[in-house]
Amino acid sequence: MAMGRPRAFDMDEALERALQVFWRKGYEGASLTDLTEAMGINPPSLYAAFGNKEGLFHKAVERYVAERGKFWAEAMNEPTARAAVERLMRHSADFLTDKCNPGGCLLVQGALSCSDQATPVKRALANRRATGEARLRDRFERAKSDGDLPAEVDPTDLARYVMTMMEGMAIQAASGTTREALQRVVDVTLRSFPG
Amino acid sequence: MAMGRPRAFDMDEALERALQVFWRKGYEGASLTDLTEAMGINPPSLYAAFGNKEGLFHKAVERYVAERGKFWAEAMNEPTARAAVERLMRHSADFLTDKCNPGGCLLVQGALSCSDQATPVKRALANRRATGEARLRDRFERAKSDGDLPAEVDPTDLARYVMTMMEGMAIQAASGTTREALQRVVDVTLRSFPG
DNA sequence: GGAATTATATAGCGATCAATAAGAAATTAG
DNA sequence: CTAATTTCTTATTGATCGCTATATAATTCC
Repeated sequence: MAMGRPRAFDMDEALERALQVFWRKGYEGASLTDLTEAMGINPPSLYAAFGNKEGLFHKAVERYVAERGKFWAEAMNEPTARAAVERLMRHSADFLTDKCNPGGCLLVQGALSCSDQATPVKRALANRRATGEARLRDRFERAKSDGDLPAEVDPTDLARYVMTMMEGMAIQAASGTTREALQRVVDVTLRSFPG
Repeated sequence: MAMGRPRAFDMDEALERALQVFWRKGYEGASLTDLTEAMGINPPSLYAAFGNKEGLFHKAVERYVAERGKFWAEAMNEPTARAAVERLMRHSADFLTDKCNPGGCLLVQGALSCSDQATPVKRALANRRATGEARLRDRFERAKSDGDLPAEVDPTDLARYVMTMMEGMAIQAASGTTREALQRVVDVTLRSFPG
């Protein structure tokens, strides 16, 4: 069978550039013109490769979680709950303020509030955040049976507390708070963390 | 001089309704159609009364801070830093999840990420949040001279920590976290707060 | 080479965006 | 009453939104 004209752009690189636009402007704040210009392609190529704007966004989020979220797994593998939280928050403080990236977190600022038609996107991001919270809760449950968290600790509440802190750090980073200042916020948090 | 035709709508009530639309959908997510329908007026009336969409938004934010932010002053007047933070966070947890309101905080989700042309709005909200952080810092400085905070505490860092927590709570509330769950996050925070 | 297939570039679609022009309606001043 | 002033309703404006129809270019199969 005939194979047709070969694609003239690198899909991975185009997706990475779209990801950065969404990261900076959010789902609705990023226009197709913004996206196609950053990706170096024309609209028909975008639609042929990624479906539509929402499909492109979901693929960008998937890439974001897969590539930028690796440190979550590393953190959860630390031997104790405290070490896991410390590694998670230290890396987050660096990551959220990394000058190579737009400030903040795509999962937080990608579609926090939006028009009615974008509510599915908003919900998808909220689900991604909830997944992170669930991973923390699971890790804390394991820590309790390991004995490195006191028996009176509620893993659900502690996970929500840590997640709330990290989401707040994303807001701070998006507002221009520096890496050093964010690390001092982590200091304050860890000073009181059990273990 | 001639007084002209009297205005047929209540400006305060119209502004309140616009505020609620912005709160739910954000600055860019709220269309003029959304706004005029909620306010019960036609576009020319909106523009005559409030200038333009951005002017309306700023007036809505001003109203939001003045009316919904009263509890900040009450909290800062508590006798100790710890009591101030407890009152601030307890009220915030209730406020952010109040079923009479859209979930979350207008100052956080009003324009967290946006198109280039809305960046002035984004910056204005970041400045409002920074003002809250500064009030906390000032209160903690006073607490240090009052002796109800240890001398080794850095008021700037502690204020940033509390503000980060509150911003995270706004994200949680916007994602559907309940009042009770948010109060348990406050429990965890207060368990470690000095005083 | 010729047919089939796929990606490209150009141009433009209908819908919606924020904002307004035009004129009728409602008030006060004299 | 008339004149002046202001707000109202109606109907658009030009720009931009996400998206696509069309035709051309580039490749493979036969």
